[in-house]
Amino acid sequence: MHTYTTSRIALPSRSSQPALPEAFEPALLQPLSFFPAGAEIYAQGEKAGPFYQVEFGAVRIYRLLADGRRQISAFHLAGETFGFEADSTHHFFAEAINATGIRVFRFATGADISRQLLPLALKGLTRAQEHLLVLGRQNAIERVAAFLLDMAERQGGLQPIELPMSRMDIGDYLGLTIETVSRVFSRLKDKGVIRLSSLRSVEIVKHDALQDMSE
Amino acid sequence: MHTYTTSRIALPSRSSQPALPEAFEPALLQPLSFFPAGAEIYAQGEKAGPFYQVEFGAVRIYRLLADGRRQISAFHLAGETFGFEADSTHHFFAEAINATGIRVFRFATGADISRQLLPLALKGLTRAQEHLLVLGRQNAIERVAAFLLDMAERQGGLQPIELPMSRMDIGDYLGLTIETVSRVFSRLKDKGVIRLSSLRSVEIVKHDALQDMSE
DNA sequence: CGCGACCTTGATTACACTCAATGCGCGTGG
DNA sequence: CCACGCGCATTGAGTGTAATCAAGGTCGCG
Repeated sequence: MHTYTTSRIALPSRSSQPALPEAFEPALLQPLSFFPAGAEIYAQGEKAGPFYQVEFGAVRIYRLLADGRRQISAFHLAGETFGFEADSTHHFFAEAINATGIRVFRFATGADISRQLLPLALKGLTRAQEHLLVLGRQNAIERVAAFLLDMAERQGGLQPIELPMSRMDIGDYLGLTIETVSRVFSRLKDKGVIRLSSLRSVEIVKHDALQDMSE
Repeated sequence: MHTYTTSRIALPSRSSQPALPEAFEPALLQPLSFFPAGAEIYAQGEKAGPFYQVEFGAVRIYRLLADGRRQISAFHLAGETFGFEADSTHHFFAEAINATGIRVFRFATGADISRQLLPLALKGLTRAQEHLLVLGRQNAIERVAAFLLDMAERQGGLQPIELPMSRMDIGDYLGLTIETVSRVFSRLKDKGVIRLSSLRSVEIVKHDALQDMSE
């Protein structure tokens, strides 16, 4: 991992998320850290403390079972914030999916940042609970449809949608195998609902059809 | 729904959760509200604002798909708090499972309660993300085992465990059908892992076996 | 005591998983 | 610039777990 000490750089971000605070007060000076593909940002069991904002690239948050089964609970794209925990320990792993730039915010002991963190925590809670519905009650097509629509929305509806993650990541996020994800992509392509300009680049042709499928 | 205006009553709660604040400051006077079994506490789409603490009884938080499929994202037992939202709208339904007493906290506009709410929101976030692993990557036996261990822990390890909810509620929480839940209970009973003193009262005989199954 | 809601059990089906082989795309090195 | 190799993705065949459909059984309450 290589750490820049610049305090501000041009943002390659194409995120259209509602603007997040560019800095948190009272935050200590935040270096920009660079993580190559696959690099660990933090591990389950590690001490938590700072939190993190994606400048460019993408991050996966996940948990493992003893036998290696993996559940990705969230992806974080440019502009999004993660890493806050209920107690002082990380309950999940965080890894860079691709080359990723991350701003790390640390706080003076005693600083009260709850006012800034609460909306982010509540947003994450709502997202997680909505994802429970997908995993608990939707079939493979519905899951993939919901995922594509979510990615589209988080990229501001810009076409095509860029998927920074592999089919395996998508499977581990949706509770499906890589093969099932692939088959659903193929079916959606055959039906003319989506078009794949490349493996990681999806164009939604029939938005309404996808919406219907997602419920 | 019937509302008492007593500001303090004896608590039938048997929860051994870490003590939650008995009152939030600066909260307005909180009446105790009584909800009979099945009563709606709030609905998806309703305006949010106050939040809620279970005094006795149990609550289910859920979401519906258009065709009626239901996912329960959380149960809340005595002592637990729920109802806070990312924006001013409820994204879920909340219903009393049984006869339930709930304290409703409302706040003066402008009051900053983020310091008190943040730990609760973060706890909920961790719980939801852990449940994602169960729904995404565990089979029926593992799901039921994890559920029973969770209920046991939240009741302080007291035996037997009281299940305030129906098999259907359990199924909708675990992403299973009522039949599958029933079959798994039967299998666990036949194996001598649990004992059912009644339908809603479970004794964990082989705690270790259950723990092994839950992962 | 009888009814109705809830639960259990059985038989069959279906959807996604597993195992296996092939295909594609990209980076590297000749 | 092309060929090779490797990682990732697709496609196919067969299997298995949980869903569905259906029939009883049990519990609790009026």
